[in-house]
Amino acid sequence: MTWILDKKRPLCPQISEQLCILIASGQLKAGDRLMSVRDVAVAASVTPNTVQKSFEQLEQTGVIYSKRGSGWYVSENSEIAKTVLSGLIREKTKAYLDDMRSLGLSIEQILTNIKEYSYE
Amino acid sequence: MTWILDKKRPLCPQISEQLCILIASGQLKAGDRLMSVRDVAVAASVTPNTVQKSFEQLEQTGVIYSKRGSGWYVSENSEIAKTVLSGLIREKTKAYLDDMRSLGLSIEQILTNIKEYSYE
Amino acid sequence: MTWILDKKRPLCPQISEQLCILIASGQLKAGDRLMSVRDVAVAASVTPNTVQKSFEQLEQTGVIYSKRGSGWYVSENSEIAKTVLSGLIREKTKAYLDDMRSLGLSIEQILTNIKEYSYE
Amino acid sequence: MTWILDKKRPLCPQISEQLCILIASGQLKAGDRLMSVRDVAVAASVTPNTVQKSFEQLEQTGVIYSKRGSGWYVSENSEIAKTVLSGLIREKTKAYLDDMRSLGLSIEQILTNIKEYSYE
DNA sequence: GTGGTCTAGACCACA
DNA sequence: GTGGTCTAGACCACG
Repeated sequence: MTWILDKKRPLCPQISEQLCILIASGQLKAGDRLMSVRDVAVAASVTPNTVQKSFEQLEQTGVIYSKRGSGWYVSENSEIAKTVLSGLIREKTKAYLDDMRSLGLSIEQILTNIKEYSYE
Repeated sequence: MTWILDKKRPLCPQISEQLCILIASGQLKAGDRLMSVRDVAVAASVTPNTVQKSFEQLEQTGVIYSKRGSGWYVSENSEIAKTVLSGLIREKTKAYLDDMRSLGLSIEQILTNIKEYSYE
Repeated sequence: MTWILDKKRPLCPQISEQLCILIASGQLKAGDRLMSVRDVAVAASVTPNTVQKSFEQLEQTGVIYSKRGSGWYVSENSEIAKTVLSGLIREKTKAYLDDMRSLGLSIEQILTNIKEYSYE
Repeated sequence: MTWILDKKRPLCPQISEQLCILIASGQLKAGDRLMSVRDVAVAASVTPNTVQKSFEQLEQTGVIYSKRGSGWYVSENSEIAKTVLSGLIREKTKAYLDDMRSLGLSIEQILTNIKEYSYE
């Protein structure tokens, strides 16, 4: 597993998101055991502390759960991950739209920009 | 001047951006005097300190400059504001695109989301 | 009289200094009447308020004095202007030296810089 | 680290300059972690706010950068600090020369003053 | 623990 | 009146 993190943004949510993607895309299935906190920390070049918090946040949304002394496992209802992901996307997109509109752009201009910058 | 600020985001850059828009759109022209730091602070319900920081940031990009004891003025080259604005838009759009892509979305999916959420 | 003021620095002390120079260099002699506050203000593109303050500050150091309803005159002891000027120079030079030293420069490096930059 | 600040001048740029010197002189190397904002604040007897501003100004020139929740680090290209420093020196020296010239001094007189006052 | 942002209020020199 | 600088203290998310 390659962990490509953008160092300019908070690491903790990025790890949560990447795990969500793994589950939503089926690379990790219901009941599967996740990598250990320490392994992820090493692979992603982060402190275990940060990974631990990511896992705990995913537990709160019901995406994964922990077995004492055994590790972390994907929730039986793996649809939750997809829901969380699409909620994230929706939230971020609306924030972006609000931002662009407050900068005076119309929806047409926004779409034009997206198309233009997506080629760079 | 109406100051609509999103309290969920840092206020300082929002003020800078709104001023940039005023200048780029020609509502404030080269050499024009800006509202005083204190007046903007009252109008935007922010502390003068925050406005001061906004103005200083705009000064660094060359959009405005200050005259001691007199006020802040729009830079002679008012084109700078436009450049700064489009730079901002570009930067934010690219960050958004990177974000969406790392969440596993294709450019088509991104465009679909934008269109969908822009109606809400 | 040409008034070349550096707009980046406080205007009031600059006017005081220029007047001091006029007196110290003999272009204005003991007992001579100075230009009116208003004339200086127009010539130097400053508000009369600023010129007024410059004159008052020069009065405090004894360089000039005012006759009610008549104007401002060079003090009988025109040596005072020279003293004030050299005091200023000394003060500014010591401030500059302190500044350069706190930036880690030796006196030799300072002299080298002065010579180098004086040709630009 | 000893923080000797001249209370007569703005503290914020003084802190920036001292840090620049530490980096330019190699006492802090590329990638090194700086002291925390709070620690510098205590050591220099200033508020954390002032130090934060100093660090942010150095960040804008590319001398240092911040890692959220972790600290501030010397930029990989530690040559920038030297460039910034010499730029500062040059700028201040030219301002001083302009000032002295507008006070009517020749370059020879300026050099004489420097030599004389550097012994006091 | 760290940086990041903001509030509240003060003081100064300048115009 | 204006900008410029600083203090003091608060809250937040991140590591």
